[in-house]
Amino acid sequence: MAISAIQKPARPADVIVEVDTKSRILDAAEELFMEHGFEATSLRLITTAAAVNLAAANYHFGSKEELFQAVLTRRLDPMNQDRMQLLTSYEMAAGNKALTCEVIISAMFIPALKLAHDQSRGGKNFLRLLGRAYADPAPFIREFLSHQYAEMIARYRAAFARALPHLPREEVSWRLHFVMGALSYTLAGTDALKVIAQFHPNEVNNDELLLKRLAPFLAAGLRAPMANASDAHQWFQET
Amino acid sequence: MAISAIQKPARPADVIVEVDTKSRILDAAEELFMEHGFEATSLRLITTAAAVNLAAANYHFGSKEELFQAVLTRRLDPMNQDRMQLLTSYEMAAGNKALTCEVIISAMFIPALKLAHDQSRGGKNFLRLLGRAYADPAPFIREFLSHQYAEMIARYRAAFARALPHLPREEVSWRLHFVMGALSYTLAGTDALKVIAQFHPNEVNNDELLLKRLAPFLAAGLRAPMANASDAHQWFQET
DNA sequence: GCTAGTTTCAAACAAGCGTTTGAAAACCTT
DNA sequence: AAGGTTTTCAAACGCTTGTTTGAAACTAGC
Repeated sequence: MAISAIQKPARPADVIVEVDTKSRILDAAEELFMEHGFEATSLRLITTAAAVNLAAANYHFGSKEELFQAVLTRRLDPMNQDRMQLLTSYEMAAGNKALTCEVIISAMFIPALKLAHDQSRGGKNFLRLLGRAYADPAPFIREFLSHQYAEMIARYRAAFARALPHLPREEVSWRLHFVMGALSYTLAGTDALKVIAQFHPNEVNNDELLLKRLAPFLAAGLRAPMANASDAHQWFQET
Repeated sequence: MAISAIQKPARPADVIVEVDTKSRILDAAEELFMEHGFEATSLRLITTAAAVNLAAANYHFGSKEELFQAVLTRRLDPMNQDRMQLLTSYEMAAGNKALTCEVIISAMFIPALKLAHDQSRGGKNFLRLLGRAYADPAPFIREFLSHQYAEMIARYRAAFARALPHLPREEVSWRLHFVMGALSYTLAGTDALKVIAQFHPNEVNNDELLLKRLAPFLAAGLRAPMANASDAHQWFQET
């Protein structure tokens, strides 16, 4: 007990942690951007929720757009670094053999799940915000995300291409696209379509169980045989 | 020639169709909502693009929210009716046998593709708008969509449950959720993540080819075996 | 040709927006 | 304790937002 207390990083008092203004703004912005989206969330709403002065947002972050990017970077950077490290360690362990789709997918999911369960790093709220950001049409968000993800996407595309050597490179790119789509949509947790699944109350926020269902679905999709000409006819020519 | 002209609904002149104010607003709103999202699109932007007076939007539609719903309903209602009719006709043709996943998926896709190719009904623009609307956090959008989709979702869930009798009902609900996610994400065509696939120029806007790739992916995912306890261990317990 | 009803229009409304300002307060170093 | 730097604060700036208004223009029906 005493030892574990010593091991903790030094913190003056264990009663109430008075975080600094910058963090307070980031925390409030994360929650409100998640809830209402970028455009519909005003700086006044954020600074009021954070109990700081309105001008503090511009003072610490410059602009609303830069604040939004700061909110994303704070969580996204470490998570994507985790993903790359995990993928690297899997590849090292496999030697010169190709990884299976399951292992690659787990390298995408495990860091996301770690984040989801780490309340000190935003927890589930941030994953929902991220899912929303994927679909936001604002150019600065799109550019930021594509830049932030470019390196990671390339790594995963290469890994899937090795795992699925029989597929054309282009088909691999498409399937990676579908995987990211299902993932971000699921993480966003769009309550609007809650009608789809009649969730068990205890499961509705259980991301672990959710991804446990999503992973086999995606792995099977990735391994699916390619559609040939006759399949294409089957899909789209009938009325 | 003369006969087919007579068969057409009466239209005074075939030169330029001066659509009425209401349609002009709907068309402009569809395009701009698609491009910038709901919050970031002002009524002034819409009415200027439509070359109508600002007050016309409120006069004809009441409010900005009602205009947005009108934009969605105009396309969504017929498309979802098409989907239901197609599913019904498939079920009648199959008698008391369960439909395959492929056929059910085609009942979802074909009406969407028809819409995508019908420029007079908004074409691809509307599908992108719809994909965006799925991810929009605005409560009135979520409620509108879940209401608009409730009946259709129930039909599809039942069909998939018959096609996949070995799966628990809950698992079917989840997989339908994943299918809708990948579909809406794909239809939304988030250019931000264009890095994922290096598209061939001629294919980038070819929705038919796109869905031809997506359908086998989803069908395989739907048929995937369920993850068991040891799989779960494999996915998430390793570090 | 007049009247009743519908549709357009320019102008204005109050409210909210992101951002800036300059002074006061707090903090830290010497 | 003084001086310089960083942070907070209330107030205001200019601008845009969705919506309303009341008069003008138009479109039928008798």
